[in-house]
Amino acid sequence: MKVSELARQAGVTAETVRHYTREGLLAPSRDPGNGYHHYDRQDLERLDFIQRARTLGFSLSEIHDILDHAAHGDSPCPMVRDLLAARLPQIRRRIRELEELASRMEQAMKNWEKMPDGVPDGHSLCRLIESVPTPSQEEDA
Amino acid sequence: MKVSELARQAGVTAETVRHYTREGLLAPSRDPGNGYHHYDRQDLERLDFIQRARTLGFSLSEIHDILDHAAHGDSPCPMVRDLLAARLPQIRRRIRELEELASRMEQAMKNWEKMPDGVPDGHSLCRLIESVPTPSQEEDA
DNA sequence: CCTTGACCTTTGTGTTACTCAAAGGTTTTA
DNA sequence: TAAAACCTTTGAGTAACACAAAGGTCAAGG
Repeated sequence: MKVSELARQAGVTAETVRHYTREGLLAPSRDPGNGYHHYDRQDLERLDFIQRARTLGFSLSEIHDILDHAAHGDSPCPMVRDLLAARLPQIRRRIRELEELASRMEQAMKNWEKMPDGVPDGHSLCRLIESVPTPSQEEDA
Repeated sequence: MKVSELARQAGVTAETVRHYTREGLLAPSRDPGNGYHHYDRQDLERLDFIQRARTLGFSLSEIHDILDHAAHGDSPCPMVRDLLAARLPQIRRRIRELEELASRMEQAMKNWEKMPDGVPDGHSLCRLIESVPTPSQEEDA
């Protein structure tokens, strides 16, 4: 099948398929006549695999490594497990950061209500923002 | 003061100060003799403001708009409030996505334990990943 | 006075995973 | 047979810096 057909079957855009192909994650054969890429069922499986790995938070370069590893006949599973174990705490931290961000935003919105509705007074750009602590002010929080 | 001094006082890197200056968020004067940037206390306040706005999730280009708005004598607060109100649900959604990601990862790690420790069999790249649903398979989940 | 180290400048590159546009060849279909 | 639909490669754009290079400047010590 050609790019668009593979893309359709995998539920991605044709551009994404081309991107993965450029990056060497997919290695389709070529039609000698016109240079078109030809993908087979293995490529579809591979693309599905990539999609799954992406939903687990793997980067394309990590997926590349995993795929290479498997191509050498080695089980990539230990590598995958280590990568997951390393990434998980990062995700958790990111979640906490975003939760703090959300609550800062909500706090700022709440403060807004009881503010003198800032016509700028030459000192204050926007009290809504100025009422938020600076990152360096938060170090001890 | 010069770049590094401003950076130190604001708790950012000199590169960040240079970046903001290039982007027009800071407009220091120049030493006519050597072309060095000269920042004053207003620039420090401005930089603090930028930092605060960043912790609220504003992009540099949004901050640019806010600053321009204030420079024209208009209160940027209504704009800020609207931007916050628009961004908050996005943050919330992102948090949910990351939580789902984390739980997919944990599920995958848990599955790992009871798996035949995948030496690849020609069909399976890594059961750890293949046991995860494809995004298109999740649409109805 | 001069050297050395610390700073400054600009410019260009790399990061991530695509997306979009352009220019041009091919295939399908009406 | 001509238009519509696809295909190709190349190059630029995205966000917010980090980093390196090449070269000018400044402060302090010998």
